Amino acid sequence: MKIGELSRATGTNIETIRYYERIGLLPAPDRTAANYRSYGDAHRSRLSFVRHSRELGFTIDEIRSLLDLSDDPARDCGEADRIATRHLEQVEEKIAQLTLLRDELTRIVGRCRGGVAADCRVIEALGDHRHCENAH
Amino acid sequence: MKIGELSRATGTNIETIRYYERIGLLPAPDRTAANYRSYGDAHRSRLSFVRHSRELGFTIDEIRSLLDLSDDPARDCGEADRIATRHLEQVEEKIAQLTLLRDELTRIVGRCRGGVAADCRVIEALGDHRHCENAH
DNA sequence: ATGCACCCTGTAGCAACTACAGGGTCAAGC
DNA sequence: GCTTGACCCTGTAGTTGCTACAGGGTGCAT
Ligand SMILES: [Zn+2]
Ligand SMILES: [Zn+2]
Ligand SMILES: [Zn+2]
Ligand SMILES: [Zn+2]
Repeated sequence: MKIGELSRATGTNIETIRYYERIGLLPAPDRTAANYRSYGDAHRSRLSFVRHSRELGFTIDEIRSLLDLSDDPARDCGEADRIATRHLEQVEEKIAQLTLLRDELTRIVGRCRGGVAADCRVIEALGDHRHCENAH
Repeated sequence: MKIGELSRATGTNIETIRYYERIGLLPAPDRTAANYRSYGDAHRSRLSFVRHSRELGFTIDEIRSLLDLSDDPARDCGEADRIATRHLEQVEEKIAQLTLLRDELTRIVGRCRGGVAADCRVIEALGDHRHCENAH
């Protein structure tokens, strides 16, 4: 499989595939006589793992650890679960943060009654956190 | 006011203040004889506006537009409200996205029963989107 | 032989900072 | 008068996870 096929098979940008190779996330594949990268099924499923994990929000470093684990099938899976659990907690924290933000923005946006910038309550609220009702 | 005081007064990293000046978000202040930056109240309130807007998630470019508006008090405030409304919509979209993610991660994390990596359902789920129940 | 799709390397750009390195300034204390 | 320490300066490079070229080579069809 050439890089363009792998790209289509996994929905990954070609430049991204080369980037993953450069940072050591994907192993360097064999090359054809013309120096083209030549991939097999193992590459494709590894890349799918990476892309799916990225879509779920894992960082490259977390994915590196997860790949190390799945490369060594006899190891205890506790670490995978710890990584996933910690990531879940971070997502929950981010949701909580954004929810506060949303509430504050809703209040701010709702205050505008039109008119000139000098009197705009939106601009006023942005300039002074004391108009806010919660922390952020 | 020297840069350290401005930093303490607004809770902004010194390097960040210099960065904002470099990208033209804050005007270059006067200098003392020793070439130290010397700030006044106008700088402080402009920086507070910037920091508060950043805490609310606005991008630097959006803040640039908002500052342009508040520099010109006779202008209609419609643009400020459009910027804030659009930002609110983006925050809501992000929350919706993260909520899907959280649900999927909760399911994935809940599947682990311990054991070796070869049998781990977490690693299996990360490798194959077909185990997922929603899009992401 | 010429067009086109595809591949290669290497470098630079994005957002919004943050972290030095390598220097200058200034007031206090001995 | 000399050192110590806190503060300030410029300029550059690093962070994360890509993405976008520039400038070239390869392979196949017309
Ligand atoms: Zn308004
Ligand atoms: Zn606020
Ligand atoms: Zn497990
Ligand atoms: Zn999935």
